[in-house]
Amino acid sequence: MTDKPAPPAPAPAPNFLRTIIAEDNRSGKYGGQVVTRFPPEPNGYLHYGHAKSIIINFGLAAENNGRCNLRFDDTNPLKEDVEFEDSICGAVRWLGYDWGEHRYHASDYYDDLYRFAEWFIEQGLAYIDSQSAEDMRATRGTLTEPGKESPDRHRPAAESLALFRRMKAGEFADGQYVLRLKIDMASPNLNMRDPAIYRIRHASHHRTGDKWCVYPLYDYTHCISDALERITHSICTLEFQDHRPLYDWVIEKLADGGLLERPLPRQYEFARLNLTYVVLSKRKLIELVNKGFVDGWDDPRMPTLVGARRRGFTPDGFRLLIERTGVSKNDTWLDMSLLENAMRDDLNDIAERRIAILDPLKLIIDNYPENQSEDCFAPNHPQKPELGKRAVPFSRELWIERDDFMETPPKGYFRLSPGKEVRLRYGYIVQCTGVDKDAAGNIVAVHATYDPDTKSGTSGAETRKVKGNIHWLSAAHAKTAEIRLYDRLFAVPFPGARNPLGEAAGDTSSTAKAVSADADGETAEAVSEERNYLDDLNPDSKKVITAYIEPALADAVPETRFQFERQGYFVADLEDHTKTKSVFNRTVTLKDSWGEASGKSG
RNA sequence: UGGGGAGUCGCCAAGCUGGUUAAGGCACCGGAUUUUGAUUCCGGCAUACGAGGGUUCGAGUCCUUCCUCCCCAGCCA
Repeated sequence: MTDKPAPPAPAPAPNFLRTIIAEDNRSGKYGGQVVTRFPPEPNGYLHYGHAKSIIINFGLAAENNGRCNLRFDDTNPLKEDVEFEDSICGAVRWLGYDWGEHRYHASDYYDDLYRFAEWFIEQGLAYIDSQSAEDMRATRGTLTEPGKESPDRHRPAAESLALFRRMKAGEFADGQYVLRLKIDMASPNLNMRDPAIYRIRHASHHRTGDKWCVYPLYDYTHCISDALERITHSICTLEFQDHRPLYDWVIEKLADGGLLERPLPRQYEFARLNLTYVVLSKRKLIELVNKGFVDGWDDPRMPTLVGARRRGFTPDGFRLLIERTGVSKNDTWLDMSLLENAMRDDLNDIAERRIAILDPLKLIIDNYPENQSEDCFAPNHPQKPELGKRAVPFSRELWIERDDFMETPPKGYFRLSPGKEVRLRYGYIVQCTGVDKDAAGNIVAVHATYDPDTKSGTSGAETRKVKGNIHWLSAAHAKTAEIRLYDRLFAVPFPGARNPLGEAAGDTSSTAKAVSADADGETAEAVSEERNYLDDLNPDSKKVITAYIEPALADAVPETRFQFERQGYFVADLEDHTKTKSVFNRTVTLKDSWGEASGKSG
């Protein structure tokens, strides 16, 4: 059974991106090359949603023997900083990906970008506009009405060129002029109504310093950066679908002009990750941190990658989640349980088992000699005997889990109760003989007798079967640890939504999805939430307790993950777990069909 | 009321150019194993593909009308 053949790696599930790439490989469109890129703006911490993008981009490259570039989209000096670059690199590496030499910045291309901009002007395809931002907004038209041409639209190329050079030279103030592409003010696609591609910003950039005071905008920069890096498949999220015509317009013109090489990159869009019970918008995450609702960006409850790491989530768990849920253009919400299950499945495989008593109750083995102890041997992983066993000391006074004893058990309860037998895992079968109570009637200790012939690993162990199996720790040997029990950050699936529970609202059509809110944080005022998402915070998302742990656990290296038997998966805290103080974070509980059936929760 | 996308089981999601019984995962329900009420293993789980018309011997796949949801009016990305 341990030598069962490794199952053949399942063929990756098809999705539209894999289909496109397979087709391009077949046709030889890119000479069999697959080059993708992950292009974050270095202006914040990466979150679960970015993990999806990273996994898709690096994953697609890897499975096609291609490469994935890491490119920082740093075209807005007002918002970006190096500290975020370090954090982003760390997160990508944590997920297990390596960009090799291919770490780039949009700012690497500022010279090319500028040169190309002059070319556009010379071709009569771009002009310097003196309209104010307000004027531009007013003349852009609306969703249903075409825009009006700027009075500067027909400014002679030579004049625009001179102005552009003076802009670059720093002769004008912010906002005084802007460089616009000359496309079509009547286009039904707003992005094509003479988009601005360069603005004046007298600000120093975290990489180029004060070399520039004109900075290119996203739509102009991104496609050219992709083309310069010879990206083949430029994968982004759905909201950029409307930008694709502009993306193509810019690089097609440049390629026609001989400034860019074909084949050109193509942009494809997939649905971003939406998860229930969390929020992923930058604005909200910032608010959670700044107002102290969480303990920082790496709080294990935060849906950031640094938070996930501290929580004990695994890179393979994220990959499993993405592989299971697929990549499509459907704008959907994944239930948080899918993430939790993916993590459980990975953790079940990799985490060694240990014992901890989270809510202790004294169990006294009256017929076991005082001052005596012996070792019991517990396997480190039930499905992996090769991982060996470890010794767990047994003695007269033990800690057991409070909910493993009930004085008057409900039907179906097969743990300890008066008169009943139970196996102390890896130790003896014991029979409960009574309880001690304090003046208020609270149970303070349970008494039992053990059957010396039933020790695990001896010939007597199998003489009789008991249904109940509980874990325990020798009170004299156990160590203490701070354990942080984390749960979902929000109490409802759709925080802040008019119907946060997401239930159909009675009458026919209302599927009552959440207000999907601002994807990237800056458009808060456009979204009218009918409730404040903060009102949906889960008050029990973090509980700190002191618990007993088996001696071996005190030596755990920070960030080592364990399954605490019958409890869940825990990780030695990256920051606070030290040689002198044990701190564990609960990553996720085990599935608990009894707890569910008995209406309790863990 | 413009443009761009999307609607297949509770949650995801395959389904290419139309062809017998609509993949798979998660969840759920049975049952078996089990010193974790965990894991694992077996079995069950859409006469149905947003709705209505139509084409066809045959449609989730084609045509058509309609409905619903998402995105777009930054000198953000």
